[in-house]
This record gives sequence, C-alpha cells and structure tokens, in this order.
Amino acid sequence: MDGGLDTRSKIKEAALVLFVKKGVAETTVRDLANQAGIAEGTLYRHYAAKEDLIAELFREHYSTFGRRMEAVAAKATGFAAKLKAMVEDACRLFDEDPTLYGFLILNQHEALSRLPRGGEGPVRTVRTLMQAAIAAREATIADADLATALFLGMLVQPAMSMIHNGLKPPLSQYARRIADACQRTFVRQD
Amino acid sequence: MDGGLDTRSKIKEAALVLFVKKGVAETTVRDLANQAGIAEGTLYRHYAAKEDLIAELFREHYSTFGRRMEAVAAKATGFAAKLKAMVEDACRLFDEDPTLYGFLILNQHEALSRLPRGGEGPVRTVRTLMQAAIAAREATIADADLATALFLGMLVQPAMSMIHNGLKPPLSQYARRIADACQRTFVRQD
Amino acid sequence: MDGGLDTRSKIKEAALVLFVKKGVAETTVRDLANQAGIAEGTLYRHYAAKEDLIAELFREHYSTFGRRMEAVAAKATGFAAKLKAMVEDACRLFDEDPTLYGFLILNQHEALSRLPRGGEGPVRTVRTLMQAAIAAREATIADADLATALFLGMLVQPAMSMIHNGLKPPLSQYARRIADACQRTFVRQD
Amino acid sequence: MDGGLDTRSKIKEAALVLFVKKGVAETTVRDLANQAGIAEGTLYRHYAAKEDLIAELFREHYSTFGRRMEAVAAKATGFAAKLKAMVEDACRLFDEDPTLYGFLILNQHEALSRLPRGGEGPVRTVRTLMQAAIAAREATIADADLATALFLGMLVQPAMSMIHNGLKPPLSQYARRIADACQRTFVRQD
DNA sequence: AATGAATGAGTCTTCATTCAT
DNA sequence: GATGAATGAAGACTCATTCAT
Repeated sequence: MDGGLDTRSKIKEAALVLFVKKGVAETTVRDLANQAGIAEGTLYRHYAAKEDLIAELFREHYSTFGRRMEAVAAKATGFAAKLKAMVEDACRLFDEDPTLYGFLILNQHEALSRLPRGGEGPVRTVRTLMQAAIAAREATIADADLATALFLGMLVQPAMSMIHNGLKPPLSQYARRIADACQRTFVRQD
Repeated sequence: MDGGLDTRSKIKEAALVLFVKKGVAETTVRDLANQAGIAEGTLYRHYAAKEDLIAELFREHYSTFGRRMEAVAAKATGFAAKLKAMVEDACRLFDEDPTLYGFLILNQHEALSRLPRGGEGPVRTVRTLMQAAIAAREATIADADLATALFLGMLVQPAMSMIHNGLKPPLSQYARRIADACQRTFVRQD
Repeated sequence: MDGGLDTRSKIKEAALVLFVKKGVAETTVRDLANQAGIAEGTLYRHYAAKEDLIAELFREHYSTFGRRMEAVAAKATGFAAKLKAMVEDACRLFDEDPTLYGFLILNQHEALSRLPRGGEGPVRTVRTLMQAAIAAREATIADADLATALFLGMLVQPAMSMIHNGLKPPLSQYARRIADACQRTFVRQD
Repeated sequence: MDGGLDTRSKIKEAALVLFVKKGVAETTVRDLANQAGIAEGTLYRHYAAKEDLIAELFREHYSTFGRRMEAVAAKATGFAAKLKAMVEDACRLFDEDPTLYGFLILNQHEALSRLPRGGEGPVRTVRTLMQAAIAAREATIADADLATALFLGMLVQPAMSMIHNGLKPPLSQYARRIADACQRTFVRQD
C-alpha cells in the first residue's frame, strides 16, 4: 500500500484516492487510516483536524496546478499558443491522474469558498494571461474575469462529462478541438 | 416563513434555500424542519429519507430547467439564435433565482451520478440541439457530446464565478458577451 | 379483509394476526391500521393506548381459553379423563387457530407480568383441577402449583416446538401420546 | 459497577441483567452503556449493532447451557439417572443464576427463530439423549422430538412459574419431584 | 365515530476527536 | 511519533399519540 513514504505522505495519498472515490464527506477518518495503513489517532499527529487535511490537500494541488499551467503557458509564445498549451496540458493531467484532477474539480466549490480569493491557483494563472491579452488587444473579451470563467468552464466541463460517462477517455483526444474552440472564442482574428 | 403552501411545498422551498446556503450534507433534518416551520417527523410523511428529498428536488428542477431551455430554444429560429436564447434565459434564471440555479450547478456531480443517464435535463436538451446543428452542417464541432460539454461549461462557470464573488451580478449583463462567444465557438461561419 | 365486523373487532383480528406474525413490539400502530383497514387515529377511539389493546386482547383470549378448558374438563369424568380431554382440546385449538394459540404462549411472560395473578385463565383452571385431584388422593404430585406448571409445560412446549419447525403439524397427532404421558406423570396408579 | 473486567465482558454482564429485568426491546443502548459504565459509542466498538449483542449473548449462553447438560448427563449412568441429573442441574443453575436462566427461557422464541436450527444447545443435547434411549428401548415415547419438547416443557415451565411468583424459590426444592415425574413420563418400567 | 397529517420525544448508530499507553 | 480503545455530541429516522376537520 505504501512504498517508503513518510506517514504524512501516506495520509495524503490515501486521502486523495478516497476523496475522489467516495467523496470528502463520505470518507471517514477510519477509512483514511485503513487506506494509509496507520492508526486512526496517528492522523492527528499530522493534522489538527480532518478539515485541515482536506484544506491542505486542496490548496497544495490547486496551487501546484496553477503553477504548472503557468509554466506551460510560459513556454509557448503568443496568446493563442499559450491557450492551446494550457488546454493540452490540462487534458494530459486528467489522463495521467484522473484522481487528482477529479479531486480538484469536484471540490472546487466547497474548497474555494474556504480559501482566500485571489490566491495562487489556475484562476489566477488564467486571469493573468487574459489580462495581458486584453492589454495587448489580442482578446475578444475585454472582461478578464468573464474570459477566465469561460475558459475554465471549457476545461472543466468536458472532464466532468468524462467522469459522468458522457465523453469517452482519454480527454487528450479532444484537446485539439477544445483548443481550437478556445482560439475562436478568445483570440481576436485580425 | 411561508404563505399558504402545503407542507410538501414548504419542505421543498426550505430545502432549496438551506441546501444552497449550507450544502446538502451540512443541512440537517432539524434545520430543514425549522426552516420549513414543521416538526422533524413531518418530513418523513412526505419523504422516506432525506436522500429522497434531495433526489426529488434535483430531478424536478433539473428536468424543469431542461424543458425550459427547450421551450426557449424552440421560439428562436436558427442555431445561433437558439444558442443565444438559451444563454440569455439561463442568465435570467440565475438572476431571478440564484438559489435554484446554485442548487443545480453545485449538486450536479453527486446528483447526476445517482440519476439515470440520458434522462430529461439540460444535457439532453443541449445535446439534441447540437446534433441537429451537426446534421445541418451548421456546427463547428462535429462531436455532439463535446460540444454539449463545452457549451454547458460556458454557462455554468460564469455562474460559479459569480457565486464565488469573482464576477459581479447580475449575470445578465454578461449574456450578450457569452452568447457572442458561443456563436464564435459553435456556429460555422460561411 | 373484513366482513361486516365492527371496527373494534376488525382491530382485534388484525392485531392477533400481526402480533403473532411479527411480534408485539415490532407491530406498529400503522401496521395495525393498515391490516384492519382503518385510519391510525381510529384505533384511539377504541383503545387509549396500544398497550391497552395488547392487554385486552391477551386477557380476553386467555380467560376464554381458561373457560374452554374448564368446560372440556367438566364434560369428562375422572382425573385422568379430564387431563386427557384438556390435552386433546388444547391440541385441537392449536391446529384450528395457531395464530391465537401462538399469541397466547408467545406473550405469556410479558402479559402475565402485567395481569393480576390468580385471575381467570388456564393456570387457574388447571390448578383447580390439580387441587381437587390432590384432595381426592388421585394425584402423584402433592403440590398443586408444581403440578400445574408441569402440565402446562407439557402443553406449551410441544406447540412451541411446532412453531419452531421441530415437530410437524398437526399437533393433534401427538395428543394421544401427550395425554398418556400426562397420565403417567400426574395420575396415581393403584 | 464492576471489578477489572474488560469492556466486552462489562457490556455482556450489564446486558444480561438489563435484558432480564426490562426485556430486550425495552432496554436501550443508553441503558446498556450506563449499566456497564461506558459510553454509548463504546458499545459499537464491540458489537456492530444492539441486535448482534443480543444474538451473541443468547448463542453463547445457550450453547454453554447445552454443553453443561451434556456434561452432567455424561457423568450419570442410565437413562433415568441422566434425566434426573439434568433436572437437578437445571434447577441448581436457576437458583444460582436466575438472571441467566431467565434470559434463556424468556428469549427462547425470538432468539431461536434467528438461530440456525439443530445447532448446539439444550434442545440438541436432550434430543440426542432421547434418541439413544429410544434406540435402547428404554423410552416410553418413541418420537424423539416429542419427548424432547415434553422434557424441556417440564424444565422450563416451573422456572417460568417461579419468575411469575407462582412457585416459591428455590427451584431445587422441587428437583426431586420433577425428576420423579420425568422418570414416570419417559422411562420404560419393566 | 373516523380520519390522517402532524408531532416530538426517543432510538439506534456514526464518527471526528482525545488520551493513556 | 504511533496506537487504538474510548468518548459523546450529533445525526437520521421511528412511532405512539394528538387533534382539527
């Protein structure tokens, strides 16, 4: 069940799996302990409360995801290319680690309502990109928040659909079409 | 708390409010009873379990929403106009009844995973429209499921952003821009 | 479900069936109402409490059974013949109305602990007979209470065994052997 | 409330007392916890449900009682002596631990209807003895099941009568007379 | 007398958290 | 740091009883 990970890592790994499989609320501390191969009480050596584990897990992965997109976008040149790179990367992440991706999009609402707004994460990453494009007059939509929401919607919902068995995996097979759609939607053509 | 509604309606109304405000899992039967102005036991005269109330509430509003979109689209002529009408109507619904809209999008995942797929609802409505457009060679995206997911993402995420205080209400102020974006994304230009 | 019985009788009949089938504690007032074809509230027009229904039902059948044994014994002449007549009659009753018999023996303990001791019923009937036999020097056992308990044990337990699928019905097929056993046990031979 | 028993034993002991005093259905988990000097939740570390506690308690004592009778009968020589030894031992058990004995006979019906038939317990013990006696032509009654039921009736009912304040304790004072009665009833005289 | 929706105290059970070892 | 039995505050749900119609 574990390699040579330290206890904290074993807990996080177990939590990620269980949280996606059964949902955050439906996963008990006992479940967590069993899956991680530790005693129930041990969890409290590392987290003051179950809630804290959830929060830390989300925050970490959320900002990691934000930075990952940032890095991916940085490598590409031009607004359209950056959007495309982000789409492709998000699709790749979903295919590589659906559990992680599922955790992120399924707990968006609950977790975000507890996190400080404007913090690190994909929202900020995308928003920054959109603002730059607007300033450079390369964007069709002048409102950065609106553009950000639309773009994220176009990333999240296909993944959601895949989770609900509407779309068939892998998500990457759709990356090209999603990226094209984003280009039509956000990139000024002239 | 209410006018002269029958008990079942009082329960549903109370549930909708509380489920959005506190979340489904965090709302206790006692909360529900208090909000509805009834006794706890009374709820069980109308629903066999809390779970059933949640399910019925979602199913009803979900299919009503689906039919509403259908009706709205039916009135408009042409693919682009239909998309625009749907966007406008969804925005209007959000502004008129943010609680209802919030309930729908916040519980999408959990509820849909329990509901039979392919049933009445916005997904089916949009999918049907997309298929028709594809058949008529008016669509840019030839995969109906992908197009459906993208379109719904563009409807859902701005609302989500509004709930998280990113975008400022009313949502209708963005309707035009969202509709335009959808046109660029989905409607073939030639 | 009912003929032209009055409500009170419908309740009693329903109660007898349900109490035996599911047990007294496991039978709800709702069950009772459904089975009797009346509304829940109606039961309270006839009984102040569920408890009262149970008590009345037991008391009535219990004393009826006691009187029935009395009558049966009265018709026979001699201690041995009376015992035999009682055994045969009890077996016949069990076969004719297992529900009634089951109700009586299954609720013995609970019901008797609430009823005044020494009241009408099979215990008193048998005890009276035993006392007479003792006085007439026809009994092997000089303690009327002990003899009564033993005799009732020999009537009750085979029925119990039949309920638990040990003995195969009808009980009457065993009547002769039980009666013989009782004769050996209680009737002085000289 | 107790000495140094482990928790599971404390629960069992408390349960036995309460189940006899108030009845199984009338004893709440809270009662159990109070009597055992533990918290309510603690019970669920040892039993998955109240029902399981009842079942285990009955099964254990029931089969222990069966084995005890077996041992007692094994020490005596001859059918008559074995019956006598069993009667005496049952009476002694009742006097020593009326609570335990009461639990067994008061919950016979409910518990046996859930237990697999033919399992360990007094019924099997007695039945085995009766079969041997029948085979050896020492029995008056050729049907082992009937003989078993009659014998158990003669053991159970006097105890029942004592619980209902008909017969005065101790039960052992009646052992001789009951044993004699059993001899007349079951043992062939020739 | 009958109805049946409403009541609310009380039940069993769960589970995050604590703490002695 | 780790353990896991114990805790007890809630939670969902039941059901005998009431009462307006």
